[in-house]
Amino acid sequence: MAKLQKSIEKREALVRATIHLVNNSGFHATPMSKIAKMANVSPATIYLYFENKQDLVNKVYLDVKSKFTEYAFQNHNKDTPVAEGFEKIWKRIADFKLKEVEEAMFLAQCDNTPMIDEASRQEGLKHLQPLLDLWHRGKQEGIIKPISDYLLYAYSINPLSFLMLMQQRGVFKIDQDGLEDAYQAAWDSIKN
Amino acid sequence: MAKLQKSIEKREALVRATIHLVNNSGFHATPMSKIAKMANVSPATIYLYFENKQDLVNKVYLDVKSKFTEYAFQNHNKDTPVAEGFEKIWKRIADFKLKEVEEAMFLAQCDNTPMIDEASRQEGLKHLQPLLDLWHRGKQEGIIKPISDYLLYAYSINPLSFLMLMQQRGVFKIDQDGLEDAYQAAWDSIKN
DNA sequence: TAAAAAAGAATGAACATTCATTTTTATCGT
DNA sequence: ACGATAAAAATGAATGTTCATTCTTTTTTA
Repeated sequence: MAKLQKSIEKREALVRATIHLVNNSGFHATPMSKIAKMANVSPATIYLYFENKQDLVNKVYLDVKSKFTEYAFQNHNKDTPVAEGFEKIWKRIADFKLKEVEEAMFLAQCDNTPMIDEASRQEGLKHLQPLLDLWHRGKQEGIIKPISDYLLYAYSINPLSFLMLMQQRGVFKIDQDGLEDAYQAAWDSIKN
Repeated sequence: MAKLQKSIEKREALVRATIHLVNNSGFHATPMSKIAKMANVSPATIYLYFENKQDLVNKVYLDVKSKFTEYAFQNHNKDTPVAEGFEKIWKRIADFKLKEVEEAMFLAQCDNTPMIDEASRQEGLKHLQPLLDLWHRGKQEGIIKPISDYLLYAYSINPLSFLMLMQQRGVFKIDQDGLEDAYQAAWDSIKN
């Protein structure tokens, strides 16, 4: 008898195919057969890795969210000064969205549609804890405005998503200066 | 013989049903039969008002986008000072998103998925012209930062969408103070 | 009374999932 | 080192359902 040893490459191929196809057609307009074809497996094989279509997309969402937050918080140190920590994280997030365009696009779609289970959505939120911690410290130290966490998030991080969406759609191109302006605007909007 | 005189109420019921169901299940997960049922018409009747499902959702999108911008720019005067015009429009947008929660949610979904035809998307963008005009004037007068229109949009208007999304999801509640803070953050991030 | 509007049932295609087989893999005795 | 073999992994085809759209008939309107 053999041990449970399903190919990790196949799973990754399935995840990549799902992201790509869902980005281009949406969840329900993407047949399992197409995902299978793009990942070079049989449709039936998907069901060895995931329970069903909903489970597939939930898992892909959590995978991508993890990858995103790991990237965003890489080298983040709980003890760095607030302003410095914020700048670092903000710029890591920008990097991620510029480099991993497909993943970022996928997250945006998941966060704005009823595509993902509520439970997985909640689970995904937890990954942002380090950023919340930073904000709380910033507020305690009086460095940033004493406002709701969601306001902080909305004004400092969320606009990035819109910028990247526009960039992806080819509406305009962001350069280093644009990025720096955007960072300044982010900081201006939340600093005390 | 009768003149082309299809019931305007039926069309409106269809539009409302589409918004509601798409918000709750997504475009492709919403059958025409369900839209028909909620609007109290036969499925076949939908095809008297719209060419097909895609045409239905495109038209609903443009209807809602128009309603949104009409509301946002109501009483807007080309000659009011930039700062005042911006504040008025910003607050009208906030009002709309608070009052017309379903419509706002629907627009967010349309803007973040491949649900809408590219042509309709472009068409929808045109409605924002008055806001662009205001910004151009603001830049000429040196009142607001000389940065990309999309950056302006991202930092001053777009975060609202996120706030409202959070509010819709019951994650937190926005009050008058929160709204005022949000407006200040918006203005801080773009003013010169 | 004739055209427009609406209806409900019928049609056919698309799709998620399952089923019956085949192929691959890892371990075993020799 | 080598088949042998049994479990795991993978497959392609089959199944049954769901749904957009069309067709034929009925109802409403002018």
